[in-house]
Amino acid sequence: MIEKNSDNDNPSKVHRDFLREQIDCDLSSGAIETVVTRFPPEPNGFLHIGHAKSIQINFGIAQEYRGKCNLRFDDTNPSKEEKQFIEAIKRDVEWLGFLWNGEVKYTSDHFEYLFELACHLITSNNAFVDDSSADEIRNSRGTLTEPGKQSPYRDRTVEENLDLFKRMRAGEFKDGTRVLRAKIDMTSGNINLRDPVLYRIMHTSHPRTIDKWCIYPTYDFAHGQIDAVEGITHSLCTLEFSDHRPLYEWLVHKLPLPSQPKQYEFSRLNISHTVLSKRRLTSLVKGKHVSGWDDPRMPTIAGLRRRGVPPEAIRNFINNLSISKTEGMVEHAMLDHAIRENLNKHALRRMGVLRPLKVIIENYPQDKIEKVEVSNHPANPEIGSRMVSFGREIWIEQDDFLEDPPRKFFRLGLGREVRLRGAYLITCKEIKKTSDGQIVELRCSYDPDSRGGNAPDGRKVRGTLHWVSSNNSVDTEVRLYEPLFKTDKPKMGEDFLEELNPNSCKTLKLCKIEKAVFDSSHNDPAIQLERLGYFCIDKDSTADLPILNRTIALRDSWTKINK
RNA sequence: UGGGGCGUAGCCAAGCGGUAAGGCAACGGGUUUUGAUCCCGUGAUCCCUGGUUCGAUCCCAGGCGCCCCAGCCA
Repeated sequence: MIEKNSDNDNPSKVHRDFLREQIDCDLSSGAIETVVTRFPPEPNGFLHIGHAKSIQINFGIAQEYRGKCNLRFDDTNPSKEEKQFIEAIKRDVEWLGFLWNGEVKYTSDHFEYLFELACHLITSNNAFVDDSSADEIRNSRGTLTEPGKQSPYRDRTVEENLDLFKRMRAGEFKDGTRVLRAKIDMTSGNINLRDPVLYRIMHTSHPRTIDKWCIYPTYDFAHGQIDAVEGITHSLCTLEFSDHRPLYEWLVHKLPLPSQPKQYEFSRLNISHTVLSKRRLTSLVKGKHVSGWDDPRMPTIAGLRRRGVPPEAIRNFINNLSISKTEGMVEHAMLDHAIRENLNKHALRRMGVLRPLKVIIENYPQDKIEKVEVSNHPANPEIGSRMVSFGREIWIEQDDFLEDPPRKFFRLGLGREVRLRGAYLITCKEIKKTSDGQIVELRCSYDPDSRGGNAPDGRKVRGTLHWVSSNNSVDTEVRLYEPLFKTDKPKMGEDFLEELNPNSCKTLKLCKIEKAVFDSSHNDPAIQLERLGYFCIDKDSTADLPILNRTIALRDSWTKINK
């Protein structure tokens, strides 16, 4: 069962889903000795959190059962694939914390073998070369309710098929003029069995084999065979491949393969307020609706990483879901929870003011600067503390002051007293405004006997504010994020762009951030700015202009009460 | 009107014939020098209708609803 505090990847905490039940069964029956899985991305885009589910399942299961998991690039379609994606995918899998078995594998490593298998299929009279055009093939495939018609080229002799197929390889024919097709059943209710295409001609350079080939196998002809070559025992994929399983099995049975892998399907991950399809993510990047694949608003692994989401939080999020065949949509609040749960444990506490309001402590000596001790993590004293400099001029958050506040407002108001975290109790005496009524400065007094924030007479001070002294602040740009989409389920089709959230990224300039945030001495990059949320330093930062990303805000029941 | 898959609380789900786990969200309350964290509490005649059974979320039959498939994409 999933236990409450699923902070690690302890197998005993992973639920026994139907995949693990199947594996338990195969292991105890002796059908297999060790589990071998694979994660088979096509290098045509960046990995997203939906892939993280597949990665977690494949690598996670292998780990648990002391088996193996291969990383295999399913690179059978050079028209869409690029080297940059191969590198990005490797980096993301590693960053998520997984180690693949041996070298990285590529379907293209076996193009010669696949070619031989195709010849074998032709020789056993199970495949034929079809001269029909793509349109003709489509038109004779039939529909969901009507059977298809056999190709006029279906009854060629084995010799003719073999000759033609070799000439396809030799580059004698133009793209689209011929394909190799399996000979199965044009009347099948399963359209994948209506003489599916196995090889197509593509005079396109491949990221790895370059110009060696001008014919490429389809997914269907490659996947199961390579599973067999790699000794995959459980080929785990998403539900939309269920209809391909009969074809997968047909090929595995017809061909002389070193093993007999089996395919099992689970439902893919959907998360509210975002999109998890490579097609739509690519469209966001190409249409410049985001700054790139690693834009912090993107649900890509690279985007989450840049936003400051730790890999462990992603793993915990996935582990808290369980594997099933039900297609649903997980609320993004679940991911948020996993992120906060993890960051709350690890992030160092610091202070920073996003929308600064100047406060002058009138009874504090003009040139005095003192250091007050503030905990780095109140719930975790072993993480230590730091000395924070305090002075006569400090910044507080504009939201933390109301000229005439309601009773339940536990913050600063004219004549009210609050605590500055770790420093002193202060009382607001006077408000300075511009001629048009804008509050620009507060004049306050402090209680010299309240050092550390403790009332000398034990009086109750409900509010505690974060603050930064002007001599200890770094002007910083801070980027705040919201979900990429306004609606929980962006509509299908290209008009999903209409539902982009115009406020998904808000940039604040000249925020006043405690210097210690930019100390490079701490290993853990995650920072909690107290009362504001979790932050990390963005890669766009320069020495002159530091930039923080807000990974996620703290839960906030106050603004909720106000609504 | 073909084939495949799925229907348990707002969301994700356990359950494998013996009388509905857990997590998220929401809502109460307590603690608190982060309105955070933490703690405690609150929710379901299991898509429908029949049937089998002492007993059905679980088995059977028939409905209904949702998703996927007609790429020389994966």
